[in-house]
Amino acid sequence: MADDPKFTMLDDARCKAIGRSCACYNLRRAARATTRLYDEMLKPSGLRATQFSVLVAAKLRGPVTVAKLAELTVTERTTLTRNLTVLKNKGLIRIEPGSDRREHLVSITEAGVEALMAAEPLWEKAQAHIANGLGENRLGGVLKDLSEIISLTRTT
Amino acid sequence: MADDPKFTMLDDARCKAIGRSCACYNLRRAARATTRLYDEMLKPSGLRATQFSVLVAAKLRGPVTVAKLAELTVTERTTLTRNLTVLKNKGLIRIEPGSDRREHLVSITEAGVEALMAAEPLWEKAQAHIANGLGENRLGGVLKDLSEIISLTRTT
DNA sequence: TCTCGAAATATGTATATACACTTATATGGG
DNA sequence: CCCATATAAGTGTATATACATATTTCGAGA
Repeated sequence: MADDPKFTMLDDARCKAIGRSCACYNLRRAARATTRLYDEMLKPSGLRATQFSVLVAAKLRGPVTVAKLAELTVTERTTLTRNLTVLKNKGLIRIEPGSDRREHLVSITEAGVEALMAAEPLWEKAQAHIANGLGENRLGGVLKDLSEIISLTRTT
Repeated sequence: MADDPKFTMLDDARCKAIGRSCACYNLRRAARATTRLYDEMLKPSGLRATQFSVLVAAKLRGPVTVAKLAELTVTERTTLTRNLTVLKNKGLIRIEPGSDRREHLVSITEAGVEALMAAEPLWEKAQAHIANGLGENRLGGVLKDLSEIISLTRTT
């Protein structure tokens, strides 16, 4: 019975292995650190990283229904609704009823395009930091773990 | 002037390139999808994915100060405070004053260990789904983009 | 001893996320 | 035409995240 795996299931070595290998934890950790970097660098534009992404999608696909935009960005529809409310209050997107009046069509406004143009060079800088590993200190050394994540999350 | 990159900065091709390559967007998207999968599979244990991760860290490192635990998990200290409040209200962790009474020491409770033991096989299943690509449908096809993420976020 | 600055943590506010449920609208069958 | 059902979106509630600020406690001089 001393060798029954149940008795070692949660010893320190097992907990360490879980912490190191968990795809969800590693992804969330990397996303937190990366978002902090992008948010800080995007600050002069007044946009958060998430808002920048939604605006890009809205510019590309709009006018588009909320459900379609949620599907395209792999976001819960109700989450996108809240995110869109923030952007609408900032005047960066417009939400209008469609010909089917159940549908609400999302499109970017002129102010939204201007915000994107202001943010684009800042985004370039943040992206370059990541690509060049310059953000490593700020990212708390999480980047080196990403190769492990990818090995766990690869489909092929 | 027609060739000035400023005039093509935000055309559709540029927006598409931004959306495809943005490390922050791709990481957040993958984290959202992965978290939904883990949360659903962990549901019988009563733990969310984030709570599971914090509990594992608390079991490994506790008793530990809030600041130290935040550093270990690359979480904002104030974020961890809120997350710990939830776990404390569930009775899964204990928070006690240290000898330096500014410090609050976090440790896992007996109930916390039991929750972890209940969650562990469920976590195994979620992890296996990711590792085997079985979660691909649920993940909305985001996994195939992770190799691009890793190429952007690799430090070496 | 008495401050004053530093350190550890919590709180105020805002955004992001998602499940369960509700509301509004369209549509097909009677 | 009316209703049952399906579809699109919003709302209630809870957790997760983080910046700015406040609170509590410690410790090092004057």
